[in-house]
Amino acid sequence: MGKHKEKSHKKDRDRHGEGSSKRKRDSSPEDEYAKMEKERLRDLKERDEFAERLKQRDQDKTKKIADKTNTKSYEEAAKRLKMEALDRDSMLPKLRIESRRQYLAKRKEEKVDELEADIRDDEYLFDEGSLTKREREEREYKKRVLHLAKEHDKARELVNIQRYHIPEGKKGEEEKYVEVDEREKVPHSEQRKWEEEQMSSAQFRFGAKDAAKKRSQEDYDMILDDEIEFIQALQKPGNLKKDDIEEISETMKKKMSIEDTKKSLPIYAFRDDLIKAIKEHQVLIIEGETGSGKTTQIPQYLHEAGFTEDKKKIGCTQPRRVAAMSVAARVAQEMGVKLGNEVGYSIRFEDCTSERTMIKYMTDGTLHREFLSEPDLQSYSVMIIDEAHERTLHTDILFGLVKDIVRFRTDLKLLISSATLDAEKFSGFFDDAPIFRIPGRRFPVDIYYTKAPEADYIDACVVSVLQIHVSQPLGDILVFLTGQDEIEACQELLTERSRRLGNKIKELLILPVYANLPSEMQAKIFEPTPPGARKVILATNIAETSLTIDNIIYVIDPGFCKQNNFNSKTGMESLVVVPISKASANQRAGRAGRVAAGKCFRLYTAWAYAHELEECTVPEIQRINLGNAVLMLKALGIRDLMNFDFLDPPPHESLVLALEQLYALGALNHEGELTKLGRRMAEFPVDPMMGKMLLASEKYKCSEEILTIAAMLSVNSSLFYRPKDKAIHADTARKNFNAQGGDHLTLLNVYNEWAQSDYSTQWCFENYIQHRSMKRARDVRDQLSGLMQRVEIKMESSPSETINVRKAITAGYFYHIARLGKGGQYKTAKHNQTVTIHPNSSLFEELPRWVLYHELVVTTKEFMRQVTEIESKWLLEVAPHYYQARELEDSTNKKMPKVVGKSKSQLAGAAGML
DNA sequence: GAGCACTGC
Repeated sequence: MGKHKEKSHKKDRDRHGEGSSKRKRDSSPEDEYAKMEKERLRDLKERDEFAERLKQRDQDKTKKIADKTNTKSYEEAAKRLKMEALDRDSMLPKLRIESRRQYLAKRKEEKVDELEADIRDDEYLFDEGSLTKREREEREYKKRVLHLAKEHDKARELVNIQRYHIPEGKKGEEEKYVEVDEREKVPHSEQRKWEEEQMSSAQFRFGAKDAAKKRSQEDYDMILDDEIEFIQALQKPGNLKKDDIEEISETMKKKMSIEDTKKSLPIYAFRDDLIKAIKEHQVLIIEGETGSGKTTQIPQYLHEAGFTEDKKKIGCTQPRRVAAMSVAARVAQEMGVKLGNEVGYSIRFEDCTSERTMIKYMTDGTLHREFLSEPDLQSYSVMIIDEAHERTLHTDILFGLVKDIVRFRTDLKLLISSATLDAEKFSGFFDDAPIFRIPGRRFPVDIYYTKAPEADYIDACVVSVLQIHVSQPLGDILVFLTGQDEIEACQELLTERSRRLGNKIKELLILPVYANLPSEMQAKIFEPTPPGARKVILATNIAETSLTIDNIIYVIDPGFCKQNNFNSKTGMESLVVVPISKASANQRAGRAGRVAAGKCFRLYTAWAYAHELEECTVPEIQRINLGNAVLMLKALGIRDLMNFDFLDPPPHESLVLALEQLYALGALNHEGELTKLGRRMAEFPVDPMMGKMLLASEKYKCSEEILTIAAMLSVNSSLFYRPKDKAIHADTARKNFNAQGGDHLTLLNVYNEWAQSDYSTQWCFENYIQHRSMKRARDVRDQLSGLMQRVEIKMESSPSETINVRKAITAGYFYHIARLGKGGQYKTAKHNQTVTIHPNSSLFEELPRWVLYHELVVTTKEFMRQVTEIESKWLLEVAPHYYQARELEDSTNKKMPKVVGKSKSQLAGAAGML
């Protein structure tokens, strides 16, 4: 077998060698160059012809009929709107309870005063001796009641620390209270001093130790044993006061008309000024806090001010799909039009717009993609980039693109809407564009820090939850953790400890939520809390921006999150737990002030907040693989990427890596121009390697199979469901899908079997597969299938053929190759890095000599995920410019090359052969 | 023998 392999390698090598020597004999360097140049020009011509065909086809298709809103997507959106209305209705009772509570507290205060006065008067007026027995008893009773009431208050005072408001400074300077001398930053003694200073102004022992002990000492001993000391350091001021709660619930009771609601929004007062500012300036930064109504109102104001005349649209981008849909639905309702007609939205898999659409909401990624067919945004009169402070990859790239466009499209208005922190920065980027400030609407949140750092924050979370539960008024708790493990661990601990306390404490509902949790379990967090009980929601970052949960009064923030980082030197991704940024911490705190005044408990010290947390999270563009983004920019005709106007430029290595990879894949020619292949690849919303794989499937006549594999690889790895109690069953179910050849073919198996079951939910359930992921794979597959036709590729299938399928995969992923070395370890072909097959792979125990992997992820080790066995000779077939025969010799061969992989110069030289 | 935060096209 080994011999045979060696022989075939030799043949390959010879053939290859022969080919190149023949070329050398036949042509002089000049001829070679001329040929290359001719080839390049021919390719460019073909590319432009292809682009022209695309444009033509797009124009023919644009005729959309307004009727198409009678589709599933419209119903979906309508349903969502209805749900939103229900939410609002369900909020009413809560608001009522809150105002009732406040009313009662006030009433109690009055009654106590009354009682006190009563007794005083009574004692003053009547001497003890002159009273009857009944009168004496009554006076005693009154005194006892008063004493109890006062004791009760005293106990509460220890809990409700004296709040103080930070003096109203300039906006955006809430945090400036930290006035530590620069010189004092370093030593720990100064830190302690500072902490103490902060403490002297406001301190309390969380859990009201004394009071609680008086109430029922033995009950809480268990909890108080390890109580955490918190210090209140500041209040994140809201602009709603307590009385406003009553006001809102009153007005809401009246069932505000749409017009009234619009007028009640903070932005309403700024309407005319805003329109004026937009007319005067081409670019405007809108600094709007949450709840100002900017997202729904500004497009309507602009529409009313005539910005939709001349058949031009107003566009507004959102970072999330749900936001784009629900905001569009809301605006359609406010304007009294049918969603999809005058007001519409466009997101991946769903285009709910027509040619009548004047206000169009979309995700930032959709606009990014729209640039390919309309690079000058000709059909828009205004473009609003909302939530710009979130700094998604797409908004960051859009900044550079729109900044360029406004230079020559002087009629285009540009609005960048952002939270407070970044407004100045955006203004600076857009040539000192003016900033327009709109206040928001939110409740104050008291912020507490721990006195000392907490070593075990999971345990600290559990203790804090119990402390809040026994000592604080009702209201749900939201805990931010980093991932599924932590959530499960915390859930276990909390359940156990609250069970031990039994009925000494009120009911505590513990609910986890993270993205990979099945949707029906996620839905539980939205169910109303039973009376007298308290909900604790253990969430990942999903609750920071994506989900809003009502009735949260308390937030516990350990100060960490998981972040994906891409190392552009090694091409490896790693998911690591990192401290959050200040911006993130404040976003989390804000989650406590949505329905009433709230409290946020930070499990780190105030000093750590002030000195150890970064201001803002590193923008996505500096942390991820830019392959697809660079390809898009190239397709948009941006030649000089190194000098592209980024708000925050990505690391130089990231760009270089992306360009090199595109070049090796054949998407760019040696001049750095986009090739026809590259132009076709850019049409796919996938990583360039996957794009290349899809296009290569044409040659290997297996586009159907490759399409499925691409779709399955696109769903994140939450495909297999593995509940702890049924882990063995889940593992066997999984192994049943294993295919000869590796994980890519296993994924193909899974999809095909699911398709055969007629896309059954039951089938997924029986096989421990997440139905949601499969549905997504189907959506992706449908979309990619449409794009295959768009780039003129025939759909073909070769069901019994796995070699061709694997060759097509290799044609895209020849960058991702590893070989088994002598020591039984895999080394990557490119960087000679030691890597390991992931234990979940079907090849985990097989260890083939040559493998291709879909991705490399660092966790406890450098793991290859989604691995497929290949033959090294395929590499010469699919990427002869990238691999040389001698590199691919068997590692058992004595003539094993010392250097594996290539230097840049070799690569550039190899390009000549293209 | 590990264990995947969150979006988006």
